[in-house]
Amino acid sequence: MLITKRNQYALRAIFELAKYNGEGPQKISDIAQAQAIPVKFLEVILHQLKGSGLVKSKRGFYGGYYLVRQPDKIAVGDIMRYMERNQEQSQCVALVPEINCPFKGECAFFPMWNKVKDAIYKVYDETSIQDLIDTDMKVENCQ
Amino acid sequence: MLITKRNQYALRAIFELAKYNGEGPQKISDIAQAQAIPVKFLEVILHQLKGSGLVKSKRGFYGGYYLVRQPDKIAVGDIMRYMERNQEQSQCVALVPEINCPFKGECAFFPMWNKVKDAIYKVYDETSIQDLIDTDMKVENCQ
DNA sequence: CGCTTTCTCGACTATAAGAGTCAGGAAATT
DNA sequence: AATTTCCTGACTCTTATAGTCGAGAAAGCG
Repeated sequence: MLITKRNQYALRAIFELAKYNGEGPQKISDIAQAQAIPVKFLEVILHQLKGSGLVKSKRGFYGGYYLVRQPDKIAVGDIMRYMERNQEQSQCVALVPEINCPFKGECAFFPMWNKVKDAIYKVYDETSIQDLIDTDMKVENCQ
Repeated sequence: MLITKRNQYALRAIFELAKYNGEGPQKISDIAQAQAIPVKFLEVILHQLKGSGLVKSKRGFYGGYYLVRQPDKIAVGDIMRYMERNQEQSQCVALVPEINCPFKGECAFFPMWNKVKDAIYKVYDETSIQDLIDTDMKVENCQ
């Protein structure tokens, strides 16, 4: 699988927060239900996302999560980069960690893998959360 | 991980075949050694690759595998497409199989995933095995 | 204040895809 | 006939990812 469930859920969670941006904090359980994500798993993910500075949280009765920036100022790339940051400890372009690479990164494929990574992130960086919401509207209207 | 070991090995195997293209069949064991691939695993992979029409094999003493086309007529995309063909049974762009998708593919992210996939395959299709060999030369000369 | 609601957080278990192996068989070549 | 190589299905092993558990702490409510 190209993208982990964890990263997909992170994306969907922020997408959901963006939908109701400005209406106060949203509960984890609501987001989980809306996006079909296991609640306990989402707790972990949203907590992790706080480290990115993209979201903040509030405890208690009217608690929940909310966005720090406006949806049009958040790129999918911001989220993905943050989520993948731990995974890619000097990885060969989202591939083999250099430690495990029998060719120590000095291989003929390296430049291509880099191009692939750049191409992926170009798409991610050109897509804002607001764009996704706009797409969502269109999709729903077509039905 | 973005690309499976299996697919990487497939790519490396064909790369290795291309290096000695025209010099008769190459043994699995030699390819395995050159590219640091477990022999038995490579047997499986090369056999699978025969289905793509990119390689053929010959048994017996001077047996082994060889390329059907010239390295400059083989794109990385040809290999990847063939290798991923089984994996992507109506997948959401290298992602969730639609069967498992809670939104039945009617989601806001779909167009983006498609762009990502296209971007990846654009790079793959623009890279021929011959290109990789040329890169390989350069890398080695720099050392 | 005490109660409920919500996030917090470390430690844990489960699952499934992928990686790799085994053992015997079948075709070429010498 | 003997050797070398690919052929092939069925098997096991491993690891990353997915997901869970349970107790705790802040925030508001009445």
